[in-house]
Amino acid sequence: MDNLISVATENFLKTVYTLGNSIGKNTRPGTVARELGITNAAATDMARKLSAKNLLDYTKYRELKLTSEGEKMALGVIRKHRLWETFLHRVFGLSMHEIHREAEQLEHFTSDFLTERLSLFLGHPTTDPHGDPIPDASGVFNNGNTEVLPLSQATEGEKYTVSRLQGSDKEYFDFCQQNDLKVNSVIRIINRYPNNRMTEVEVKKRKLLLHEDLTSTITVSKMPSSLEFHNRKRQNP
Amino acid sequence: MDNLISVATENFLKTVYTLGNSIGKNTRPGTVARELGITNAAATDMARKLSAKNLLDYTKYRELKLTSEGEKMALGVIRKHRLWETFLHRVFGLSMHEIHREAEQLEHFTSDFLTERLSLFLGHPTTDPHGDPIPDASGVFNNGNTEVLPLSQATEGEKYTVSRLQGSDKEYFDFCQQNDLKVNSVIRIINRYPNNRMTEVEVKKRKLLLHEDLTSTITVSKMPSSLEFHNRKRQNP
DNA sequence: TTTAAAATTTAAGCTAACTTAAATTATATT
DNA sequence: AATATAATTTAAGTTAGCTTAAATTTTAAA
Ligand SMILES: [Mn+2]
Ligand SMILES: [Mn+2]
Ligand SMILES: [Mn+2]
Ligand SMILES: [Mn+2]
Repeated sequence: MDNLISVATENFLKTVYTLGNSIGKNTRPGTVARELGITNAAATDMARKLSAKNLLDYTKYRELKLTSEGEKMALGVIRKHRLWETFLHRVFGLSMHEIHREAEQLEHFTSDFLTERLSLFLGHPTTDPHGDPIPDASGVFNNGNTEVLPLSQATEGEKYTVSRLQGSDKEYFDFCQQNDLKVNSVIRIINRYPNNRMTEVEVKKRKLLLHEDLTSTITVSKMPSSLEFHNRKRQNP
Repeated sequence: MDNLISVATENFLKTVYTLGNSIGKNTRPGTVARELGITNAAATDMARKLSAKNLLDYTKYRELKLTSEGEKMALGVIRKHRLWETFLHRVFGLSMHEIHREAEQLEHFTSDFLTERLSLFLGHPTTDPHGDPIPDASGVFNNGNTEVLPLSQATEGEKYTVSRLQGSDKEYFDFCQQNDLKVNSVIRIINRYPNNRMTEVEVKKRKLLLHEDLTSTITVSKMPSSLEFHNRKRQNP
């Protein structure tokens, strides 16, 4: 009865968690397999094994569902991943596209002890450089629960702040950087062209015409920073 | 033809390197096995495999000898290990006995890219907190070549500085800390009692009577810090 | 409702990294 | 030099985590 958890298992659980919490995606073995770069057969096999370990529920041909134990593990890995990303960006100055690659490895070899030192050192951050929320040590997200939505669904005329950038490659982050599309940037929706799946926005006095391929990767919230500012003023008159 | 290097391989090569550079130790499979906590059979098996990959030379019943490629790999792992130890101690404040455990894992999952960022951040240190030398990116040690020797072989009456503490557990480092036996501490040999394997030393005005079990783990050099100071003064008049 | 396409599962097999047990070789002692 | 002891190697077997290929089931289309 080997109770040690492997890299393959951690990545599998993490992927099931992430797919399960993404809109328009499913957690069937094939989807997990594609995500991890393994075959469907391997994913099915792993699903049976993890089911036997009570880390997920598996019924043939159905979607995979994490047990609470499995979810706790997934959140543990995600916590380590995002803390490392935050660290690598803030302390070593790695760029947005570099941090993921390194964190993808480090997340599996960081003890809980070290993880808490890391979190402490960083001042217990609640989001990573991509704007992804960081669960606390017990797996709870403590992010102000402002409503978020993809920029592709934002309303014409409204103002938002960028809360997450969900792309992954260098080109994506270079483009965002170049055009001031950063976490916490303020963005105003000028025009929407639903038929052409385009959105015209204003960022730092500049107008951009963005395709849904991009706007669907950018999460925004309805001016949470101004709300925050408002709250602070009230508490601290 | 899988050219990727595994954790097992890295640990094996590192162990062969370390044993080969320790006095009174050998690099036969059994010794490596004991060090790694695996069976002799597993070590022999690994020796054959690594020999096939040209990472070491293996002749039945003889000691293992790293090839230059194998040694380069071992030094790469050692570099990562010691840089992480330095980092964990200096930046996260982990104690002497905690850093090794964490570094033992991290050393295998740190890209060369990240390693150089780590080294840069630390100011390219040449020794870790235990006083162990850190090879540079091409596997070369750049430590002033002052002669070192175990405290157990130091000369009565002479003064030395501590250059390495080679123990590993909490008790060991707690004892050293408590008695000012730290890297760079100045130490004077008052008396040697070879028959009883004891050495009486003076550290910070305090006298200590130490058994060879301890003195053989402490490496000293003949006042390298004063020599260094001397050299600096000459160069910078 | 039947059928074709797509996805999933099962079956069989591989490799790395171990294990235990038996056989072999080296080494140390008389 | 013979022999007992210790170390090493070989042999056989296990497990995790994959693979490819075949069989099965689901789903979508006709
Ligand atoms: Mn990973
Ligand atoms: Mn992230
Ligand atoms: Mn290691
Ligand atoms: Mn060290």
